[in-house]
Amino acid sequence: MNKTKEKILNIAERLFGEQGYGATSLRQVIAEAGVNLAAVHYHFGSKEELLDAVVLRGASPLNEERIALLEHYEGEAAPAPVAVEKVLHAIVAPTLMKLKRSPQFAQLMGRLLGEGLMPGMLGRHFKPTVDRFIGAMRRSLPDLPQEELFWRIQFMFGAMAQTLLGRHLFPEALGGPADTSEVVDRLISFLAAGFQAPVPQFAKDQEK
Amino acid sequence: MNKTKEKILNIAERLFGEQGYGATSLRQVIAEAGVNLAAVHYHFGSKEELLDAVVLRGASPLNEERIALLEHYEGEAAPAPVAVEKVLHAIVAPTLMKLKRSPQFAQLMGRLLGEGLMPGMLGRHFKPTVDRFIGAMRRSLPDLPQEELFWRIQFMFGAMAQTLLGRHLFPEALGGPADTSEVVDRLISFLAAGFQAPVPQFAKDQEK
DNA sequence: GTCTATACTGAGATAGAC
DNA sequence: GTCTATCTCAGTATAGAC
Repeated sequence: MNKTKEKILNIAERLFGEQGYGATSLRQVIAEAGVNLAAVHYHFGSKEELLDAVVLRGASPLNEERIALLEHYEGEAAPAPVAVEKVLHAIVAPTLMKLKRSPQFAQLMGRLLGEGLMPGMLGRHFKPTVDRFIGAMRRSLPDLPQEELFWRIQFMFGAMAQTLLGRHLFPEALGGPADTSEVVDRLISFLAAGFQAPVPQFAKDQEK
Repeated sequence: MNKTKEKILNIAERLFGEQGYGATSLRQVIAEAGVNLAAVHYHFGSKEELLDAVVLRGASPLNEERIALLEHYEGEAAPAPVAVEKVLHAIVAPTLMKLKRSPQFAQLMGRLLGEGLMPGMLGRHFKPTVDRFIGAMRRSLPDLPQEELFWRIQFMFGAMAQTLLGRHLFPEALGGPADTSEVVDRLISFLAAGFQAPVPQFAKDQEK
């Protein structure tokens, strides 16, 4: 790939993740990358499309990993459905492991959910994977009403996003540099119970 | 209160919530409010301090409501600890009810939480309430290790933030204009199970 | 004490020379 | 492909009118 383009992508990924998309200026990016401002617009078109390129580059391997893991679990369990915990592991573990290998990108993903930029991003880069995951979850929890399942998945994304952002809410209480695999276990335990929680009565009624 | 100041606060609350803080310009605010640009800086000092004022105005009654509800449940249960579901209700219900009365402010809070809470916002406007809530939760779940409790609270804030942002992730699947009290029930059922989930083995070991 | 007018710096974007 | 110059609009600061 083009050298200039790649340098821009690398610096942008880091700065967007560290400071947030809105708080990072293109001029900051080009200064650190040592390229010209117009080069950004030549290669990417706009600041938002640059973000899109950053997300695409990071999301592709992540999504492949998630699908591969899910298929592994499906093969293991077939013809029975995969256990809820394993479905959760297939989506949560690769995501949080990114925190280790590329903390900037992981943080960026956490931020995007909050900055309201995710809806479009989700559609462009994560939809097929998310749909695949929803299907697996539906087979694992056949009695859970459709709508309730979607709500719970939204709750899950929220919890994941918050986790990707780090220990920012309670920096003192969650002191140690928490081993990632431990956080994965904590999150999965929490989510698995949530997904298997009793369905509120009205939600059962709504189901036909 | 001053008429100009109030108009700025109202418009800013709406625009920050609808478009996000970063995507909203002060010039847009003053245009809709029909005031001069410098009036913003006279009354608030800066764009960030304006946001702070907006959050303060909305957070105060919200926090009072949460504390009152929690104390009501505590009085009801005393001397026993409050049930987990009720503690959750005391913090979740007033927050989501804001979606009805002031959707813009609720959306704004969702964004801020997801974004990392604009460093300091949590400390300045929500810390006493959150501490109060953590104490109640600790009494309700005396066997849950400290660190695990904090992680779960962080997961909870993530799920809440995502809920405050609305149905943006699955606009088609979560179609209907969902009655707020129903969403509260869904969220509490999910969270209550999560808080009472088994603690991962290593986390038990860490506890002395 | 309140507000208006205006100027300053830095942002993202674009056209056109090389 | 790359860079200079320039445009518009952002947040901010201040002087001075009421």
